[in-house]
Amino acid sequence: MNISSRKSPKRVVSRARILDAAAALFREHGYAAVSLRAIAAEAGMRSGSIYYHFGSKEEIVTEVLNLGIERVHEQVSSTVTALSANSDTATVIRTGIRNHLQALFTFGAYTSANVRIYGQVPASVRRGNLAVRRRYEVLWDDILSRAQTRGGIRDEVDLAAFRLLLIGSLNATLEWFDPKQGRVEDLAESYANILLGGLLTQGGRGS
Amino acid sequence: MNISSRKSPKRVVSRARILDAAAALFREHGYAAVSLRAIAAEAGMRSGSIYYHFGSKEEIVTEVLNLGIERVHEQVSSTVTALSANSDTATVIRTGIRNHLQALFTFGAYTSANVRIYGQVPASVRRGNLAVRRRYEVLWDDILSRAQTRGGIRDEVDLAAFRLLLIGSLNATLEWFDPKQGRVEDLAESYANILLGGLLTQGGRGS
DNA sequence: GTCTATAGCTCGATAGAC
DNA sequence: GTCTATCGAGCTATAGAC
Repeated sequence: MNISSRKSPKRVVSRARILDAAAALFREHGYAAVSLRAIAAEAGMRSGSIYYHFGSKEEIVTEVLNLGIERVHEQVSSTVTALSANSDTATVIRTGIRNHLQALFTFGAYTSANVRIYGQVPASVRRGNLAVRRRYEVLWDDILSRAQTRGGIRDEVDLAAFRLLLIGSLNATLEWFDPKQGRVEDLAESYANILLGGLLTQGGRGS
Repeated sequence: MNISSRKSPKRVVSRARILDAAAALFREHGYAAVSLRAIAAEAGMRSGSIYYHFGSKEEIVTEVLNLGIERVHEQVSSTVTALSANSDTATVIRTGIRNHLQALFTFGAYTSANVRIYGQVPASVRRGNLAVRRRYEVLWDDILSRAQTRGGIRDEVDLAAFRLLLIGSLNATLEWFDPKQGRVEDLAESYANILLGGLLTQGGRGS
Protein backbone atom coordinates (compact mmCIF):
# COMPACT_ATOMS: atom_id res chain seq x y z
CA MET A 1 0.00 0.00 0.00
CA ASN A 2 2.18 2.85 -1.25
CA ILE A 3 1.48 6.47 -0.57
CA SER A 4 0.75 7.66 -4.09
CA SER A 5 -2.10 5.20 -4.55
CA ARG A 6 -3.92 6.56 -1.52
CA LYS A 7 -6.60 9.04 -2.46
CA SER A 8 -7.64 11.93 -0.24
CA PRO A 9 -9.90 10.49 2.42
CA LYS A 10 -13.50 11.66 2.34
CA ARG A 11 -12.82 13.41 5.61
CA VAL A 12 -10.32 15.77 3.94
CA VAL A 13 -12.50 16.41 0.90
CA SER A 14 -15.60 17.25 2.91
CA ARG A 15 -13.67 19.53 5.19
CA ALA A 16 -12.31 21.45 2.22
CA ARG A 17 -15.78 21.71 0.67
CA ILE A 18 -17.16 23.20 3.86
CA LEU A 19 -14.36 25.77 4.03
CA ASP A 20 -14.76 26.73 0.37
CA ALA A 21 -18.51 27.11 0.78
CA ALA A 22 -18.13 29.12 3.98
CA ALA A 23 -15.54 31.47 2.48
CA ALA A 24 -17.70 32.17 -0.58
CA LEU A 25 -20.81 32.82 1.50
CA PHE A 26 -19.05 34.93 4.15
CA ARG A 27 -17.56 37.05 1.39
CA GLU A 28 -20.94 37.74 -0.11
CA HIS A 29 -23.19 38.11 2.91
CA GLY A 30 -21.03 38.72 5.97
CA TYR A 31 -20.47 36.47 8.96
CA ALA A 32 -23.72 36.54 10.92
CA ALA A 33 -25.97 36.44 7.85
CA VAL A 34 -24.64 33.06 6.76
CA SER A 35 -26.25 30.06 8.45
CA LEU A 36 -24.68 26.67 8.90
CA ARG A 37 -27.62 25.34 6.90
CA ALA A 38 -26.57 27.54 3.98
CA ILE A 39 -22.93 26.47 4.25
CA ALA A 40 -23.98 22.82 4.39
CA ALA A 41 -26.25 23.17 1.36
CA GLU A 42 -23.45 24.79 -0.65
CA ALA A 43 -21.10 21.98 0.42
CA GLY A 44 -23.63 19.30 -0.53
CA MET A 45 -24.64 18.06 2.91
CA ARG A 46 -27.00 18.75 5.84
CA SER A 47 -26.24 21.13 8.67
CA GLY A 48 -25.87 18.39 11.29
CA SER A 49 -23.01 16.83 9.31
CA ILE A 50 -20.86 19.92 9.67
CA TYR A 51 -20.36 19.15 13.35
CA TYR A 52 -18.46 16.00 12.45
CA HIS A 53 -15.77 18.26 10.92
CA PHE A 54 -15.91 21.42 13.02
CA GLY A 55 -16.89 22.11 16.60
CA SER A 56 -18.67 25.40 15.92
CA LYS A 57 -19.30 28.15 13.41
CA GLU A 58 -16.49 30.15 15.01
CA GLU A 59 -14.03 27.35 14.32
CA ILE A 60 -14.94 27.47 10.63
CA VAL A 61 -14.56 31.22 10.29
CA THR A 62 -11.24 31.18 12.14
CA GLU A 63 -9.82 28.75 9.61
CA VAL A 64 -11.20 30.75 6.66
CA LEU A 65 -9.59 33.93 7.97
CA ASN A 66 -6.22 32.33 8.59
CA LEU A 67 -6.07 30.55 5.22
CA GLY A 68 -6.73 33.83 3.39
CA ILE A 69 -3.73 35.60 4.84
CA GLU A 70 -1.41 32.59 4.89
CA ARG A 71 -1.77 32.03 1.16
CA VAL A 72 -0.95 35.64 0.35
CA HIS A 73 1.97 35.53 2.76
CA GLU A 74 3.41 32.38 1.20
CA GLN A 75 3.25 33.70 -2.34
CA VAL A 76 4.73 37.11 -1.57
CA SER A 77 7.40 35.68 0.69
CA SER A 78 8.56 32.99 -1.76
CA THR A 79 8.63 35.20 -4.86
CA VAL A 80 10.43 38.09 -3.18
CA THR A 81 12.96 35.73 -1.58
CA ALA A 82 13.60 34.14 -4.97
CA LEU A 83 14.85 37.44 -6.40
CA SER A 84 18.60 37.79 -6.76
CA ALA A 85 20.20 39.46 -3.76
CA ASN A 86 21.19 42.56 -5.70
CA SER A 87 17.81 43.28 -7.31
CA ASP A 88 17.01 46.97 -7.15
CA THR A 89 14.33 48.40 -4.86
CA ALA A 90 11.80 49.02 -7.63
CA THR A 91 11.98 45.38 -8.74
CA VAL A 92 11.54 44.04 -5.23
CA ILE A 93 8.51 46.22 -4.43
CA ARG A 94 6.94 45.56 -7.83
CA THR A 95 7.34 41.81 -7.29
CA GLY A 96 5.70 42.05 -3.88
CA ILE A 97 2.79 44.12 -5.20
CA ARG A 98 2.20 41.84 -8.19
CA ASN A 99 2.22 38.67 -6.11
CA HIS A 100 0.05 40.13 -3.36
CA LEU A 101 -2.57 41.00 -5.98
CA GLN A 102 -2.26 37.67 -7.78
CA ALA A 103 -2.70 35.71 -4.55
CA LEU A 104 -5.58 38.00 -3.55
CA PHE A 105 -7.57 37.06 -6.64
CA THR A 106 -6.41 33.45 -6.94
CA PHE A 107 -7.77 32.69 -3.46
CA GLY A 108 -10.49 35.31 -3.84
CA ALA A 109 -13.13 33.71 -1.66
CA TYR A 110 -10.80 33.42 1.34
CA THR A 111 -9.04 36.75 0.92
CA SER A 112 -12.24 38.70 0.25
CA ALA A 113 -13.91 37.07 3.21
CA ASN A 114 -10.96 38.13 5.31
CA VAL A 115 -11.01 41.76 4.20
CA ARG A 116 -14.77 42.02 4.55
CA ILE A 117 -15.66 40.20 7.74
CA TYR A 118 -12.61 40.56 9.97
CA GLY A 119 -14.15 43.62 11.62
CA GLN A 120 -17.39 41.79 12.49
CA VAL A 121 -16.45 38.40 13.83
CA PRO A 122 -16.54 37.75 17.58
CA ALA A 123 -13.54 39.11 19.44
CA SER A 124 -12.27 35.62 20.21
CA VAL A 125 -12.11 34.85 16.48
CA ARG A 126 -10.26 38.09 15.80
CA ARG A 127 -7.70 37.15 18.42
CA GLY A 128 -7.15 33.82 16.68
CA ASN A 129 -6.30 35.67 13.47
CA LEU A 130 -4.05 38.36 14.94
CA ALA A 131 -0.75 36.47 14.91
CA VAL A 132 -1.17 35.49 11.25
CA ARG A 133 -1.94 39.10 10.32
CA ARG A 134 0.98 40.42 12.26
CA ARG A 135 3.35 38.00 10.56
CA TYR A 136 2.34 39.32 7.14
CA GLU A 137 2.82 42.92 8.22
CA VAL A 138 6.29 42.07 9.47
CA LEU A 139 7.13 40.50 6.10
CA TRP A 140 6.41 43.81 4.37
CA ASP A 141 8.20 45.82 7.04
CA ASP A 142 11.28 43.66 6.41
CA ILE A 143 11.01 44.07 2.64
CA LEU A 144 10.76 47.84 3.02
CA SER A 145 13.52 48.30 5.58
CA ARG A 146 15.93 46.18 3.53
CA ALA A 147 15.06 48.32 0.53
CA GLN A 148 15.76 51.45 2.54
CA THR A 149 19.20 50.13 3.48
CA ARG A 150 19.95 49.42 -0.18
CA GLY A 151 18.91 52.97 -1.05
CA GLY A 152 16.60 54.66 -3.53
CA ILE A 153 13.81 55.49 -1.10
CA ARG A 154 12.86 59.13 -0.54
CA ASP A 155 13.83 60.47 2.87
CA GLU A 156 10.41 62.10 3.33
CA VAL A 157 8.52 58.80 3.21
CA ASP A 158 7.32 57.29 6.50
CA LEU A 159 7.83 53.55 5.93
CA ALA A 160 5.23 52.50 8.51
CA ALA A 161 2.64 54.67 6.77
CA PHE A 162 3.73 53.37 3.38
CA ARG A 163 3.17 49.75 4.44
CA LEU A 164 -0.31 50.57 5.72
CA LEU A 165 -1.19 52.56 2.60
CA LEU A 166 0.19 49.81 0.37
CA ILE A 167 -1.67 46.87 1.93
CA GLY A 168 -4.83 48.94 2.39
CA SER A 169 -4.95 50.05 -1.22
CA LEU A 170 -4.12 46.60 -2.60
CA ASN A 171 -6.77 44.86 -0.49
CA ALA A 172 -9.34 47.48 -1.50
CA THR A 173 -9.08 46.28 -5.12
CA LEU A 174 -11.10 43.22 -4.03
CA GLU A 175 -14.11 45.52 -3.86
CA TRP A 176 -14.07 46.58 -7.50
CA PHE A 177 -11.56 44.72 -9.68
CA ASP A 178 -12.86 41.76 -11.65
CA PRO A 179 -10.09 39.43 -12.92
CA LYS A 180 -12.47 38.29 -15.66
CA GLN A 181 -12.63 41.84 -17.02
CA GLY A 182 -8.94 42.73 -16.88
CA ARG A 183 -5.52 41.22 -16.24
CA VAL A 184 -4.23 41.27 -12.68
CA GLU A 185 -0.75 41.96 -14.09
CA ASP A 186 -1.98 45.21 -15.62
CA LEU A 187 -3.60 46.22 -12.34
CA ALA A 188 -0.32 45.48 -10.53
CA GLU A 189 1.69 47.48 -13.07
CA SER A 190 -0.62 50.47 -12.75
CA TYR A 191 -0.70 50.40 -8.94
CA ALA A 192 3.06 49.88 -8.61
CA ASN A 193 3.67 52.81 -10.94
CA ILE A 194 1.61 55.09 -8.69
CA LEU A 195 2.95 53.79 -5.38
CA LEU A 196 6.59 53.94 -6.47
CA GLY A 197 6.53 57.19 -8.44
CA GLY A 198 3.53 59.15 -7.15
CA LEU A 199 1.08 61.35 -8.99
CA LEU A 200 3.16 64.43 -9.63
CA THR A 201 6.09 65.38 -11.83
CA GLN A 202 9.26 66.39 -10.04
CA GLY A 203 8.19 70.04 -9.72
CA GLY A 204 5.18 69.18 -7.61
CA ARG A 205 6.86 66.79 -5.18
CA GLY A 206 7.88 67.37 -1.59
CA SER A 207 5.55 69.31 0.67
CA MET B 1 -44.17 81.71 17.10
CA ASN B 2 -40.90 82.44 15.38
CA ILE B 3 -38.67 79.79 13.88
CA SER B 4 -35.69 80.14 16.18
CA SER B 5 -37.73 79.44 19.29
CA ARG B 6 -38.97 76.13 17.93
CA LYS B 7 -36.97 73.22 19.26
CA SER B 8 -36.34 70.06 17.27
CA PRO B 9 -39.51 67.97 17.52
CA LYS B 10 -39.15 64.68 19.34
CA ARG B 11 -39.73 62.95 16.03
CA VAL B 12 -36.51 64.37 14.61
CA VAL B 13 -34.48 63.66 17.74
CA SER B 14 -35.59 60.04 18.02
CA ARG B 15 -34.95 59.42 14.35
CA ALA B 16 -31.42 60.73 14.69
CA ARG B 17 -30.81 58.63 17.79
CA ILE B 18 -31.90 55.51 15.94
CA LEU B 19 -29.59 56.28 13.02
CA ASP B 20 -26.63 57.02 15.31
CA ALA B 21 -27.20 53.79 17.22
CA ALA B 22 -27.59 51.75 14.05
CA ALA B 23 -24.44 53.19 12.47
CA ALA B 24 -22.35 52.46 15.56
CA LEU B 25 -23.64 48.90 15.86
CA PHE B 26 -23.40 48.11 12.14
CA ARG B 27 -19.82 49.32 12.17
CA GLU B 28 -18.90 47.01 15.00
CA HIS B 29 -20.88 43.85 14.27
CA GLY B 30 -21.96 43.93 10.63
CA TYR B 31 -25.45 44.24 9.21
CA ALA B 32 -27.15 40.93 9.93
CA ALA B 33 -25.69 40.53 13.42
CA VAL B 34 -27.36 43.69 14.67
CA SER B 35 -30.95 43.25 15.84
CA LEU B 36 -33.58 45.96 15.98
CA ARG B 37 -33.78 45.23 19.69
CA ALA B 38 -30.11 46.17 20.01
CA ILE B 39 -30.55 49.35 17.97
CA ALA B 40 -33.60 50.29 20.03
CA ALA B 41 -31.80 49.65 23.32
CA GLU B 42 -28.86 51.81 22.23
CA ALA B 43 -31.29 54.54 21.18
CA GLY B 44 -33.16 54.35 24.49
CA MET B 45 -36.41 52.78 23.35
CA ARG B 46 -38.10 49.41 22.63
CA SER B 47 -37.90 47.64 19.32
CA GLY B 48 -41.55 48.17 18.45
CA SER B 49 -41.09 51.94 18.59
CA ILE B 50 -38.61 51.91 15.75
CA TYR B 51 -41.40 51.14 13.31
CA TYR B 52 -42.94 54.52 13.98
CA HIS B 53 -39.86 56.09 12.39
CA PHE B 54 -38.76 53.54 9.80
CA GLY B 55 -40.61 50.96 7.75
CA SER B 56 -37.95 48.25 7.99
CA LYS B 57 -34.39 47.44 8.95
CA GLU B 58 -33.41 47.94 5.29
CA GLU B 59 -34.74 51.48 5.36
CA ILE B 60 -32.49 52.26 8.32
CA VAL B 61 -29.35 50.83 6.77
CA THR B 62 -29.99 52.61 3.48
CA GLU B 63 -30.05 55.95 5.26
CA VAL B 64 -26.93 55.12 7.27
CA LEU B 65 -25.04 54.22 4.09
CA ASN B 66 -26.11 57.34 2.23
CA LEU B 67 -25.36 59.73 5.10
CA GLY B 68 -21.82 58.36 5.40
CA ILE B 69 -20.89 59.19 1.83
CA GLU B 70 -22.86 62.41 1.59
CA ARG B 71 -21.04 63.95 4.53
CA VAL B 72 -17.62 63.14 3.08
CA HIS B 73 -18.76 64.44 -0.30
CA GLU B 74 -19.96 67.73 1.14
CA GLN B 75 -16.78 68.42 3.05
CA VAL B 76 -14.40 67.55 0.22
CA SER B 77 -16.48 69.37 -2.37
CA SER B 78 -16.83 72.58 -0.36
CA THR B 79 -13.21 72.83 0.75
CA VAL B 80 -11.76 72.10 -2.68
CA THR B 81 -14.15 74.53 -4.33
CA ALA B 82 -13.17 77.20 -1.82
CA LEU B 83 -9.55 77.14 -3.01
CA SER B 84 -8.46 79.99 -5.24
CA ALA B 85 -8.78 79.16 -8.91
CA ASN B 86 -5.04 79.18 -9.51
CA SER B 87 -4.02 76.87 -6.65
CA ASP B 88 -1.43 74.39 -7.77
CA THR B 89 -2.17 70.69 -8.21
CA ALA B 90 -0.38 69.56 -5.07
CA THR B 91 -2.44 71.96 -2.93
CA VAL B 92 -5.73 70.86 -4.45
CA ILE B 93 -5.05 67.13 -3.98
CA ARG B 94 -3.68 67.65 -0.48
CA THR B 95 -6.81 69.57 0.46
CA GLY B 96 -9.02 66.80 -0.89
CA ILE B 97 -7.09 64.10 0.96
CA ARG B 98 -7.05 66.00 4.24
CA ASN B 99 -10.76 66.73 4.15
CA HIS B 100 -11.71 63.22 3.07
CA LEU B 101 -9.83 61.85 6.10
CA GLN B 102 -11.21 64.48 8.47
CA ALA B 103 -14.78 63.78 7.40
CA LEU B 104 -14.12 60.04 7.60
CA PHE B 105 -13.23 60.25 11.28
CA THR B 106 -15.62 63.04 12.23
CA PHE B 107 -18.58 60.96 11.07
CA GLY B 108 -16.78 57.74 11.93
CA ALA B 109 -19.78 55.62 12.81
CA TYR B 110 -21.49 56.31 9.47
CA THR B 111 -18.41 56.17 7.29
CA SER B 112 -17.01 53.03 8.93
CA ALA B 113 -20.36 51.33 8.68
CA ASN B 114 -20.39 52.20 5.00
CA VAL B 115 -16.94 50.82 4.29
CA ARG B 116 -17.56 47.67 6.30
CA ILE B 117 -21.07 46.57 5.50
CA TYR B 118 -21.70 47.79 1.94
CA GLY B 119 -20.64 44.42 0.56
CA GLN B 120 -23.09 42.51 2.77
CA VAL B 121 -26.37 44.35 2.68
CA PRO B 122 -29.21 43.05 0.51
CA ALA B 123 -28.84 43.90 -3.17
CA SER B 124 -31.79 46.30 -3.04
CA VAL B 125 -30.03 48.32 -0.36
CA ARG B 126 -26.83 48.41 -2.39
CA ARG B 127 -28.76 49.75 -5.33
CA GLY B 128 -30.16 52.55 -3.16
CA ASN B 129 -26.61 53.61 -2.32
CA LEU B 130 -25.11 53.40 -5.80
CA ALA B 131 -26.03 56.86 -7.06
CA VAL B 132 -24.55 58.54 -3.99
CA ARG B 133 -21.34 56.54 -4.35
CA ARG B 134 -21.07 57.34 -8.02
CA ARG B 135 -21.49 61.06 -7.36
CA TYR B 136 -18.52 61.03 -5.00
CA GLU B 137 -16.36 59.17 -7.49
CA VAL B 138 -17.23 61.74 -10.13
CA LEU B 139 -16.22 64.54 -7.77
CA TRP B 140 -12.71 63.09 -7.54
CA ASP B 141 -12.55 62.37 -11.25
CA ASP B 142 -13.33 66.04 -11.86
CA ILE B 143 -10.71 67.19 -9.36
CA LEU B 144 -8.10 64.98 -11.01
CA SER B 145 -8.89 65.81 -14.62
CA ARG B 146 -8.88 69.54 -13.89
CA ALA B 147 -5.49 69.05 -12.22
CA GLN B 148 -4.23 67.23 -15.30
CA THR B 149 -5.29 70.12 -17.51
CA ARG B 150 -3.46 72.56 -15.25
CA GLY B 151 -0.34 70.39 -15.49
CA GLY B 152 2.13 68.79 -13.10
CA ILE B 153 0.81 65.23 -13.31
CA ARG B 154 3.10 62.47 -14.57
CA ASP B 155 2.15 61.14 -18.00
CA GLU B 156 2.58 57.53 -16.86
CA VAL B 157 -0.19 57.76 -14.24
CA ASP B 158 -3.58 56.23 -15.05
CA LEU B 159 -6.00 58.72 -13.46
CA ALA B 160 -8.82 56.17 -13.13
CA ALA B 161 -6.49 53.83 -11.24
CA PHE B 162 -5.20 56.71 -9.14
CA ARG B 163 -8.71 57.63 -8.01
CA LEU B 164 -9.44 54.02 -7.02
CA LEU B 165 -6.12 53.66 -5.21
CA LEU B 166 -6.62 57.00 -3.46
CA ILE B 167 -10.13 56.38 -2.14
CA GLY B 168 -9.34 52.75 -1.32
CA SER B 169 -6.25 53.60 0.70
CA LEU B 170 -7.91 56.52 2.53
CA ASN B 171 -10.98 54.47 3.49
CA ALA B 172 -8.76 51.63 4.68
CA THR B 173 -7.37 53.91 7.42
CA LEU B 174 -10.71 53.43 9.21
CA GLU B 175 -9.53 49.91 10.04
CA TRP B 176 -6.44 50.92 12.00
CA PHE B 177 -6.12 54.67 12.63
CA ASP B 178 -7.36 55.95 15.98
CA PRO B 179 -7.91 59.73 16.05
CA LYS B 180 -7.45 59.62 19.83
CA GLN B 181 -3.91 58.29 19.36
CA GLY B 182 -2.74 60.61 16.60
CA ARG B 183 -3.74 63.73 14.67
CA VAL B 184 -5.72 63.23 11.48
CA GLU B 185 -3.77 66.12 9.96
CA ASP B 186 -0.51 64.20 10.41
CA LEU B 187 -2.03 61.12 8.83
CA ALA B 188 -3.21 63.24 5.89
CA GLU B 189 0.21 64.84 5.49
CA SER B 190 1.93 61.47 5.49
CA TYR B 191 -0.49 59.86 3.03
CA ALA B 192 -0.51 62.87 0.69
CA ASN B 193 3.28 62.84 0.66
CA ILE B 194 3.30 59.22 -0.50
CA LEU B 195 0.44 59.52 -2.99
CA LEU B 196 1.82 62.68 -4.61
CA GLY B 197 5.53 61.83 -4.61
CA GLY B 198 5.74 58.04 -4.41
CA LEU B 199 8.18 55.84 -2.54
CA LEU B 200 11.28 56.18 -4.68
CA THR B 201 13.83 58.87 -5.43
CA GLN B 202 14.01 60.07 -9.00
CA GLY B 203 16.40 57.31 -10.06
CA GLY B 204 13.96 54.56 -9.26
CA ARG B 205 10.90 56.04 -10.92
CA GLY B 206 9.25 55.08 -14.20
CA SER B 207 8.95 51.43 -15.04
C1' DG C 1 -44.55 58.52 20.03
C1' DT C 2 -43.69 54.76 22.81
C1' DC C 3 -45.28 50.84 25.00
C1' DT C 4 -46.39 45.45 25.68
C1' DA C 5 -47.23 41.18 23.68
C1' DT C 6 -46.77 37.93 20.37
C1' DA C 7 -47.08 35.58 15.61
C1' DG C 8 -44.22 33.19 12.55
C1' DC C 9 -39.53 32.15 11.37
C1' DT C 10 -34.80 30.85 11.44
C1' DC C 11 -30.81 30.20 14.02
C1' DG C 12 -26.68 27.19 16.29
C1' DA C 13 -26.16 23.12 18.31
C1' DT C 14 -27.16 18.29 19.96
C1' DA C 15 -28.87 13.32 20.08
C1' DG C 16 -29.13 9.17 18.14
C1' DA C 17 -30.18 6.21 13.86
C1' DC C 18 -27.82 4.18 10.07
C1' DG D 1 -19.48 10.33 7.86
C1' DT D 2 -23.96 11.76 7.00
C1' DC D 3 -28.60 11.62 8.12
C1' DT D 4 -33.29 13.19 10.58
C1' DA D 5 -35.43 15.45 14.20
C1' DT D 6 -35.65 18.76 17.53
C1' DC D 7 -34.55 22.04 21.61
C1' DG D 8 -34.31 26.65 23.23
C1' DA D 9 -33.21 31.02 21.82
C1' DG D 10 -33.51 35.11 19.18
C1' DC D 11 -35.11 37.34 15.04
C1' DT D 12 -38.35 40.95 12.11
C1' DA D 13 -42.51 42.74 12.00
C1' DT D 14 -47.32 43.65 13.51
C1' DA D 15 -51.46 44.79 16.55
C1' DG D 16 -53.44 47.46 19.70
C1' DA D 17 -53.21 49.92 24.43
C1' DC D 18 -51.96 54.25 26.32
